[in-house]
Amino acid sequence: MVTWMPRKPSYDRDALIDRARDVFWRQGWAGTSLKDLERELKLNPGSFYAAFGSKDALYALALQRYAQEGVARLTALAERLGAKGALQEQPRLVIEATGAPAKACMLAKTYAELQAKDHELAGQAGVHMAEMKACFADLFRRAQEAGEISPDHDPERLATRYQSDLLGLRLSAERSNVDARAVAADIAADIDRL
Amino acid sequence: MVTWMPRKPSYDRDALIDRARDVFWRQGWAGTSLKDLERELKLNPGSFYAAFGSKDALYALALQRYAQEGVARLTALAERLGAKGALQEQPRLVIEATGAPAKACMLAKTYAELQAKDHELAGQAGVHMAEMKACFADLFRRAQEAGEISPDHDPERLATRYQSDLLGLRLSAERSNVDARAVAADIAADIDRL
DNA sequence: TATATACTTGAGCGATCACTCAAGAAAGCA
DNA sequence: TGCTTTCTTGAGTGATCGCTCAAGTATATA
Repeated sequence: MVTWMPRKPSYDRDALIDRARDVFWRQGWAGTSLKDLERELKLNPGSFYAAFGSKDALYALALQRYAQEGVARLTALAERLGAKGALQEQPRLVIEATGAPAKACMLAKTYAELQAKDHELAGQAGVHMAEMKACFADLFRRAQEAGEISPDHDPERLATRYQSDLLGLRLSAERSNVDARAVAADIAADIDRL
Repeated sequence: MVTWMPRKPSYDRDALIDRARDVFWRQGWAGTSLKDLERELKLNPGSFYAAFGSKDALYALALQRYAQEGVARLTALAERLGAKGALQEQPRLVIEATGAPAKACMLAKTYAELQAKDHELAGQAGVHMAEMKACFADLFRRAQEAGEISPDHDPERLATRYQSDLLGLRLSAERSNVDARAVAADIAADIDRL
């Protein structure tokens, strides 16, 4: 048996997923056409479908990438600042990430856009959001164990409210004429009162 | 001069705008096709364009209707419960409105979907959101004047945070597996601490 | 009843949608 | 160098998009 390796793709599949995530994040699912992706990824239709199979398949990869990096960033933040510090810093970080294609959460945007259609991608976005919420709950739990916040509150409920606040903050941050930094500061201050 | 009035439309234009608002609210702008509207409004293409001019024009009317009714409901609530009572009841109301086509705010969904395209409808949604924020600020101001909450906080800042919280709440309420009523209760409880 | 006017109908417009596939180009192994 | 395999190219698929318009129908006035 002979193993042929006659040609490698000229593109970096991983980098393409990153770029696709940015386009989808900014423009949404219906708002992003194959033409947009071909232009942004510099891929002809044939190569695109050879690499990813379909627009939805690539969107799923982009969602997964987005969620993975979100968890990783939060975890790294907690290692640097501790559980409470991370929870307080996160609001500031998400609205000031200058390189990001949008302020609003891609998972939330996906869910809001596609849930009414019962689209599979909405379900996947929901799963990723639940993962994020579990991260938040874990941080609240660790902050309690570290004595940084009172043990009187249910970490799950704190996480639910915190995630809701972040979603609102990030949506608000999309608008001009809204002082998102004030909102972020207020959310962080709320944690001091726990 | 003779005035002819040979025939009236067979439809109730006002009711059609309501129905269109519900479809757009649920499915979004790109997610709603002319076919959807024709089926839902029972209008053939010709009648549709004679009545509304374009999909975007009808969407603008639907947005306007949505915002008007939102302000009216909040105003009525304040007359019944007072300023502070209205602010505390509103979170509960918006997530438990059983007849509504969606929990999330139509203005926010519109803004999130269309802002990246610099679509005019996103601008209009932003204007309506600013109007809503002004309502909130007014209620906070009146609650302060009535001695229901402390005068120490800036009503504008309170309104900004409150609107952000409501956006997050209503987005969260779209998801199953999220206890939106707990979040609504927490938001209402926050107002008691002012 | 005859007429003028507006509303209703639905086939069909060009553009764009996600996607396919046959042909040509490129690269590793003999 | 020649062969095999994969990648790249881009014209083209049927379906659907928002929208138009000519023809037909209904109705209030004269």
